[in-house]
Amino acid sequence: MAVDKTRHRYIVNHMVKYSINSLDAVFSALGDGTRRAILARLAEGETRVTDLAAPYEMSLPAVSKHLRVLEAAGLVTKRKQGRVIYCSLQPQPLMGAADWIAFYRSFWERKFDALASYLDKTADTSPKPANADDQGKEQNDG
Amino acid sequence: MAVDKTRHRYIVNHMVKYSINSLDAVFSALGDGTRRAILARLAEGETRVTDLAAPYEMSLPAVSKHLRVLEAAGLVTKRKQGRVIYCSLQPQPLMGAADWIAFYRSFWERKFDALASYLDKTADTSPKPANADDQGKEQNDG
DNA sequence: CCCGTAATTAACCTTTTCATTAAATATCTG
DNA sequence: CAGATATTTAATGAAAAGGTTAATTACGGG
Repeated sequence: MAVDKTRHRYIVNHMVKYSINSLDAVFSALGDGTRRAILARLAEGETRVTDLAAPYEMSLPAVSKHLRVLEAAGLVTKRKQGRVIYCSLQPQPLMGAADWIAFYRSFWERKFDALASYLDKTADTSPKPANADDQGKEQNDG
Repeated sequence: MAVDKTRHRYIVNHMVKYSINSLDAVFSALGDGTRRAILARLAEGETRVTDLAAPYEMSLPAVSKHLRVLEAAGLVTKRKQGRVIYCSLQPQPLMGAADWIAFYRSFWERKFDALASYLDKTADTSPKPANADDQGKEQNDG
């Protein structure tokens, strides 16, 4: 049942094709720490607006506006149940953004390979990285 | 140490550690189509400011400002040779952005798996997949 | 029905962004 | 040096972003 990489690629292309979200909106939406934190929270699951707003010192309307931005970028959808509105992460546009970045992957890898040999050659004198392991996973930026 | 993953991972962490760029600046910089186009051009290689500006209708100072934004985000560096300034793509911050997005990968893959089964069931006949993965009451265990 | 809660909208303010044109700086060249 | 070229800085302005408080809409429950 696992979906292979090709399958994913297909799906991504499919979605990009049908996506109404512009990269402008998606990247701009990601350009605010509060909004990234909201997405991080939503990655844990559907959350109500009030709960989403609780951790912040800013007012509820401010959070509401951030949610509108995220919604406009297609990153968040809302579901109303009674007077409560539940927000969910909608990851497809993130995938579009990731795709854009991935387009340059071969370029950077060339760069990184070059840097790698540089580091190999200068191993004696180059500064050592203190904690090289889990950084990528701790990106949970608030 | 734990450089066990890949050489690249090591390098990326190294760079992240020494990077002065915030995700805010990087994602915001990417939130403008002109700037993304500039980066795309720079991915082909070092380019002078004037050449970079040529394809656009906007004035040279406008492009210059975009370059300043990209430079502030750490995405572009400049090299002066005589009166000409050559710009280069600096991909490390893009990597940081990609890492941020990748943090949610497991979440989306669950989504995409759901969509994949949808697509399997509906073949190619349906040209409107947009909300096929309506996540209303989806579980979260991540 | 009234009241409290959930959330948005309205009105407003300040700061930032994105663009412009004109002037300045720096450099190459005849 | 004079003049052309490459690029930035300055001054300016409109629009968007991000925040506030107050008012409003919409429900739910005694």
